[in-house]
Order: sequence, then structure tokens, then C-alpha cells
Amino acid sequence: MSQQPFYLCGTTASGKTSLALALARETGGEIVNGDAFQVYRGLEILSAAPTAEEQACCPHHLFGFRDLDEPMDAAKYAALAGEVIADILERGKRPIVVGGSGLYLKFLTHGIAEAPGGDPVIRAELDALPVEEVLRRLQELDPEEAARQNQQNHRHLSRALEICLITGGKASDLRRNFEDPKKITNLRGIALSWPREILSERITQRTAQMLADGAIEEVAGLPADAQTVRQAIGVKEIEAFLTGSMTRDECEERIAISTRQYAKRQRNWFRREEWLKSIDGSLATEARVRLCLEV
RNA sequence: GGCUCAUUAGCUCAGUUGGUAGAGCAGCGGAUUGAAAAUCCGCGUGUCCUUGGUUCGAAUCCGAGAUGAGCCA
Repeated sequence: MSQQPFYLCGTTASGKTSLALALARETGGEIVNGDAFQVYRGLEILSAAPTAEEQACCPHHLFGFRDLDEPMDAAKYAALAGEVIADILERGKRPIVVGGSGLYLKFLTHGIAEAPGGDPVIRAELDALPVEEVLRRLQELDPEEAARQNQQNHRHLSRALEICLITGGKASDLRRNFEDPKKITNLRGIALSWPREILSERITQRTAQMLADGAIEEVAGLPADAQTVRQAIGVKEIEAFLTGSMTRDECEERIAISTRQYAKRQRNWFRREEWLKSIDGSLATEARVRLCLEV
């Protein structure tokens, strides 16, 4: 069996971290983070990052290495992860990429389009505009892309417009030049999945645990300008609790709800990744490890 | 015990002069190539508490009952 990266995906609270540890132990592998928020130092509790003890079990990469105010994006992540994976392979070990951030993993597994990175100045400008205006401007510069995007998705329209403004070309051309991701083969990985009700209950419990473990203090210490990090589920809820506009129970419930909604989006994303084999999260650890090894 | 007010979707509530009902949240389905734990799209049949009545027609008006809240005893 040739050593190649193994992708361990799944929704939040599906048990990726513990399965990854078991798998690493079994195969002598090294764990590579595939989660957009576990890259930050200072967000360990809210992002459910592996604990220090867990990280001591085997080599871990790309966890907690970014400052809270350092913006991150999928392309930067994919570049970094690509290097780490190459290095692990060179040392004859097996990389186990663990995470639930669909876009980050997609960039890593399927490549990055030839497009410019985000420009904070342009973004600030576009953010201030109403969607209709962003759409109108994109329709002028790149009608094809404007038609392709959801006409009410400010983020997506702004990104397309941003590409046009920076390159002076068309976002739709870049899109066309990007290889069809479906051509990429030879990927191996699994998606841990649970019945809806059980996952919902796991989320309830983990949310309570997070708050008990110090998530509130963690959020209280976040810098105000840490824009990317402030998008994390739980930040606005905990801040509402801290300022007294929400009770602690409401806060906990709202976080659990947002987390369940997020899990649904993740499930959608991973379901479309046909190369991922679905594994029942409720199986015994040994059984799950065995199934992973068969992939 | 008496009076008043409430009772409509899982929850909080709208419902105009009677024409068999609709918002937010939740839930469900979906999109997604440099902010992605983000952002966005689609989905609303429910004994209108029950029961008698008035009416061509009742969530809506009248009577009785049930449950809850408040006030007076």
C-alpha cells in the first residue's frame, strides 16, 4: 500500500479527533489539521481543537499556529497543508488530514483556481454596498458570472466582482480555465456520519461541555479586530451573554442550534464528495479504524 | 366563589368591517474554488381549545364547557 494522504472528514461533533488518534496509532500516521478555525491560537475551546494531551499522542500539524487577528483563507491553507503533507510523505509517514471545513479541504484535494487573493480595501468598499449594487456592477464587468451566481448572495457576488476589479479581466474566464475537479482521482478518505437525532444530542452535550470548559473566557479575550475568528459559531452568542442581552441558557441553546445548522451544511458538502466513503460514527473504534484501512 | 383577559404551525405571535389563515424563529431540502463555523436560495394543511347556536358562509358574532393568567372576595 503506497503511502498517501488519508482524509478524515465529517460533521462537527462526529468524533473525528478521537478516530484520527486511533488511526494514527494504528498506522504510525501524522495528523494534519483540516479545520478552518482550529488553525488559530487562542480559539482551542470554541473550535474543539485537540487538547495538548491528545496532540502529544502523535505528531500534529497546522493546529493553533495563527494569531487571532491574522486573516486566513482556503488558498493559504491549501498551500501550507500541501507542504506539510509532502514533508510527511518524504519521511515515509502517512498524513491523516482531519477536518470539517469543506472549502479548505476542496482546495487541498482538487487544486486552486488561478485567481487573486482577497483585497481588504476592495472588500470593505463592496461590503458597504447593497447587494443590488454589487450585482449591477458585476453584470457590467462580467455578465456571465453574474448570471451564474445567486443574485442575492452578497459574499459570492462581491468575490466575483473583486476578481474582476483586481485582474481587469473576468471571473468567469478564470472559472473556465480551472480544471474540472471531477477529473481528479486517487483520493482516499471517509466521512463520519451519524443519524440526525444522535448527532443533535452529541452537539447538545458538546456545547454544554465547551461552556463549562472555558469558552466564555476564551471569547471574552478575543481581540475586536479578529474579523475571521469572530465568525466562529459561539462568538456572537457568548458576547450577547456577556453583555447581558441573553441568559446563559439561551446562549447555550443558540450555540447548539447554530452548530446543528452548520452540521447540516457540512453534511451537504461531504455528500457531494463522492470519493469519500461514509462510515457509521456509532461503530466501535476498532471497527471504524478497520473500515478506514480498507478505503 | 365572582369578574376580566387569553387559547391560531414545534415556539412566540399577526389575522383588517364574518368569505375556511400567515410572519419571525425552529425544522426540512439545496448551493458553494482565497472571509466558508462564512454567505445565500427553496419549502407553511394547521381538529384556528371543545361544543351548541346565528349566518348562504364563523378563527372572527352569541351561549355553555375546558385550560391558563390576572384582579376582587
